[in-house]
Amino acid sequence: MHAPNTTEQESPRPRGRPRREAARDEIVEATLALLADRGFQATTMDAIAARASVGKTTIYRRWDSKEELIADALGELRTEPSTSAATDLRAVLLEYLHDQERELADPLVGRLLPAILGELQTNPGFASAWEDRVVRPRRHAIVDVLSEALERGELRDGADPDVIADLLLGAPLLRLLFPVGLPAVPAHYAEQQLEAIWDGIAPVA
Amino acid sequence: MHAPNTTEQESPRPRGRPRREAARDEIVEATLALLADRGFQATTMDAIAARASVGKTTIYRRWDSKEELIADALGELRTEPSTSAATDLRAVLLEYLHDQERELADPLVGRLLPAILGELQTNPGFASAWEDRVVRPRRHAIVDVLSEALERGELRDGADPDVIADLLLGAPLLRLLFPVGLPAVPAHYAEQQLEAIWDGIAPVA
DNA sequence: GTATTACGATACTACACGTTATCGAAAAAA
DNA sequence: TTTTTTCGATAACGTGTAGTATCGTAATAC
Repeated sequence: MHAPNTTEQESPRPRGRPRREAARDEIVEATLALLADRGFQATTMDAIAARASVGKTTIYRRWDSKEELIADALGELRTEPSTSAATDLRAVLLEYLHDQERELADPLVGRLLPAILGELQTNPGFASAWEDRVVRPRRHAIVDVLSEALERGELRDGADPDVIADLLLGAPLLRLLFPVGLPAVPAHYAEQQLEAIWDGIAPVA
Repeated sequence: MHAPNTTEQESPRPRGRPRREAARDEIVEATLALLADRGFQATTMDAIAARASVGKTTIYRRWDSKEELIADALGELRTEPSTSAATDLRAVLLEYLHDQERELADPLVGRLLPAILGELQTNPGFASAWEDRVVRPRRHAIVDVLSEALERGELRDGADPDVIADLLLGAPLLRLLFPVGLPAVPAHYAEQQLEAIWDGIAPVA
C-alpha cells in the first residue's frame, strides 16, 4: 500500500520517528491468540490492541482493515513439512499422521480452525488465503508421498491418493470438530488409523 | 413457555384471533435457508422475517430469542437412519456412506455445516443442540452397526468402531470443508473409500 | 533547537442488529 | 357490536464495534 522502497533499495531513512517493526509480529500474534482462545466474535480490534499492548493507531497504520490483518495473520500459520528421513512408506505415513495430530492438538491451530471455518464460507478473501497458505501445503505433502509410492508400486493398483489423503486427514478433523464425548486424539490414534487402512491400500502380497 | 394445554387436552379455543400455525414452519425454513446460502452473519432477524414474509412480531411471539429460534431450526435437520435391508456388512456400510454423501451434497446441510461450525465453538447452547440433534444420531448409527459386526466376528479382531467411523465420516467432511479444487463428492466416492479400508478391517481370511 | 513521524490512550462517529414498542387492520369469541 | 388476540409494518432503543480524529509524548532527521 505504501512502502516507498519498492525493490530492496535501501531507503535513506525517512524523516520522523521510525516505526517499531517488532509491533507487527506482536499484533499478529495477539490476533491469532485471540482467535484461538476467544473465538471469532471476541476478536475485536480493541481486544487485539489491548492484548498486543498497542494503540489502535498502530494497527491501522500497518493494515487498512481488520479483514486484511486477519488474512495476514492466517498466513503466519505456514508450517514446514517435516521432511521425513524414513524410507518405508508406512513409516512415512505414520510420521505424517503424528505431525498432523500434534498440530491439531496445538490450541492455536486446533481452536483456530473451527473459529474461522464459518468465515471461510462467506468471505472469499479468507477462503483463498486459508486454502493457499494452510490447507494446500499440508494436503500436497501427503498426496505427493502417496502418488510417488503409487508409481513405485508401493500402493495397490487403482488406489487413489486423494481418497487416501481424505481418509487420513479427515478422521482426526472429525474428532476435533465434533467431539461426541470421545477423547480429542487418543493415544496411538495414528497407529489405529493406519492399521485400519493399510491392508486396504498395500499391494496384494 | 406458554401453551396452556400441557398434555394433549383439547383447549377450548382461546378468545382472539388464532395464531397461524403454519407460520412456525415457514420461519424455521427461512432460517435454515438463510443460514445455508447467506451464512451465519447474514442471518439476521430482519432477514428471516423478510424471507418468511412475516413480521418480527410473529417471530418473537413464538421464540424468546434468536438463539432459541436457531436451536429449534437445527433440530429440524433430524433424519431417519435409512433402515437398511441389506445383511452383508459391506453392503450396509456402502449404503450408509451413500446416505451421508447425499446429505452432505444437499445444499441445505452441506452449506449449513460450515456456517455454524464457528458458532459451535463459542456457543455452548448451540453446541449441545447440534451435537444431540445432528451429530450424535448419525454417528451412533454407524458405530452401532460396526460394534455389532465386531461382536459377530465380521470385523477384524482389535478393530475400533470409533476409528473406522472417523475414517468413513471424516473423509467426505474434509472434502466439503476444504475444497482444494477437487470435486466435492465425485462419483463412486463411497466405493473408493470402502475399497481403501475394507481389507484393513475385514477379518483375516 | 525545529520539524516530522510514530506512539498509546481516549473520545468520537457511523452503522448494524437484537429486541421492544406502537400502529392500524384482520380474525375470531362473546 | 364489542372484546380480545394475532397479524405485518415500521419506528425506536440499546449495545457492540469498525474505523477516525485528537491529544500529549517520544524518537528521529535536519
